[in-house]
Amino acid sequence: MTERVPYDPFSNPHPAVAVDVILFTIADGELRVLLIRRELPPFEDAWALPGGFVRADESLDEAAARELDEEAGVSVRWLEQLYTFGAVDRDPARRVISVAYFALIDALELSPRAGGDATDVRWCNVRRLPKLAFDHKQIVRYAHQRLRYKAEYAPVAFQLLPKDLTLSELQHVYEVIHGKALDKRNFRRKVLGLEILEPTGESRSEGRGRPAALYRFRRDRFRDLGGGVVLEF
Amino acid sequence: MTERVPYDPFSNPHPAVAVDVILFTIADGELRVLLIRRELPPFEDAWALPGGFVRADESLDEAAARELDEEAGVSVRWLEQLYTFGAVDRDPARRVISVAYFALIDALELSPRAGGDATDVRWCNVRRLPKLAFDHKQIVRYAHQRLRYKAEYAPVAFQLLPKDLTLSELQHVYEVIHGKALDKRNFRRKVLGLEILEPTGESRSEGRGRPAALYRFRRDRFRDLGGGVVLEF
DNA sequence: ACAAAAGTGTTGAGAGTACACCCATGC
DNA sequence: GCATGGGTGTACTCTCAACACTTTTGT
Repeated sequence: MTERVPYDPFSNPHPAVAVDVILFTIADGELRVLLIRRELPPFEDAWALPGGFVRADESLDEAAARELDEEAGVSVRWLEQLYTFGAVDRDPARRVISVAYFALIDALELSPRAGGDATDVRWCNVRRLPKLAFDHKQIVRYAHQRLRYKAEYAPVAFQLLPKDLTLSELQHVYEVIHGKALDKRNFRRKVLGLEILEPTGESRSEGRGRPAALYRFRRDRFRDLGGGVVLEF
Repeated sequence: MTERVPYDPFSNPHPAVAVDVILFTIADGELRVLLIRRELPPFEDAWALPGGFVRADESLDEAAARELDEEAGVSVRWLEQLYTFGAVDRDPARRVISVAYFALIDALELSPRAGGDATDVRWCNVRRLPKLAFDHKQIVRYAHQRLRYKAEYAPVAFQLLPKDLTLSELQHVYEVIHGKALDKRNFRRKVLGLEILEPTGESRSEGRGRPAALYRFRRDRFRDLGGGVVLEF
C-alpha cells in the first residue's frame, strides 16, 4: 500500500492467458473426455486437453470454442466456465494462467479430427487417464466432480444425447455420471414430474425388446441450463 | 485448424490478467460490499472493486489477497474464486481479463483504509450501489447471487461473525443474505442438527432481554468450506 | 411488573426410497 | 414361446414448513 508507481502489466513480466476445454461424452457405457496429442513443447507429444492462448480480439468463451474447433474439429453450442487455474508453476516453461471450460456432447454427433497444434485426438475414459501435460489431470478431476454435482440439479444430461431420446437412455447417462444404478420407476416419475420432456409420439426399436417411446427436451421449460454460456454460431 | 504457425502470446497483442475482490460484510442489518475509489484512469475517481494486475511470480489467490491488503488494508484468511470475466470490451482502454474472488468478513474485525492505487474506501449496501467502473456492477450482482446460493449448503455465515456467536446473530446473517425472515425454531433445530456448533458454556447479555448462549464453529467438523481457498499467512 | 430477547415441541405435507410384476416386440 | 428391454403403483421414512407460549434478564 506504499507503492506509488502503478504496476503496468504491459511493460513488465506478466502472465499469459490460455483456455482449456474438458469435453465430456458417453460411449460404451463410459464417461469419456476428449484429449489431444500436443505438437509443441513443453510436453511435446504428450496428451493434453484441447486449448490454447486467448487472442486480444476474442472473449474467453469465443477462445474456448475456437480452440476446440481448431484442435479437435468439434463445434459445440454450449460451454460452461469451470475454474481458472493460476498456480505459478503450472507451466514449467513460462507463466500461463488457464481458464478451464467444460462442455458435453452426444458422441454420435461428431468424429473429432486433429488439427491446429494437435497431432492426434482421442476419447478417454475419465477413470483411466494417461499421463497428461501441465496440471490437466487435476483439471479433469475437478471437471468430473463439477459434472456430478451439476447433474443433481441441472438437466445437463440432455447435452449428451440426441434430440430425440428414450427414458432408458437418459437414465443410463445419469447412472454413468454417478457411477451407480438408479431405480427405474423412481427415475421415471421424477423426470416426468419435472415436465421438461414431451413425448414425440414416435417410438424406437433397438432390435430386441419392446420399442421405447421417444421424448424431446423442452428447452423453453428450462431456459437456463445452470450457468453455462449458450454460444450463437 | 489450418494454422501452422503457433500463436505466441509473448510476441503478439494479448490480454492482461487482473484480479478483483468482492468483500462482503454485514453491518446495521445490511449486506455490504467493500468499494474503493480509483486513483488512476480509466475511470479515474470512480468507485470500483479492489483489485489489480497479477504479477508473474504470484498465484491468482495470492494476487487477490495482496490487492485487497494493499488497496483496502484488509487481510482475509479465506477467499473463493468466483468467475473469470473476459469480454473484449470490459475495459475500454485495453484488453484485460479479470479473475473475480469473493470473501466474507466480520465487519467489526477491521477498519479498511485506502492505500495503493485507491484514494478512498467504503462499505456499500449491495442493493444501493453507486456507478461502478468497468463491469463491476455486474460482477457484484453475480457474487451476491453466488453468496445466496452458497449459503444454502455451506456454512459461509460463520465468516461474517466473530469466533463466539449466538444463534440469533447467526440467524440474522442468513436473514440478511436471503432477504427474508426465517422461523426461529426451525432455524435452531436445523443448525444444531448439523453438529458444527459447540456451546462455549458462556453467555452474552446485550443489555436488555435474556442473555444468549454462545457457540463456537467447529471447523474440524466441516473442513471444506465449499470450494474456497484457505490462505496460510 | 414490564419490556425485550432467548429458548423450546408438535403436527402435517411433500419428497425420496425401496420394492415386483406385466407388456410389446424380434427371433 | 422365450428372451429382451419397456413400462407401471404403493407403502414407508424422512425432511421441511407452519405454528405460540414460557423463561430469563435489565430497568
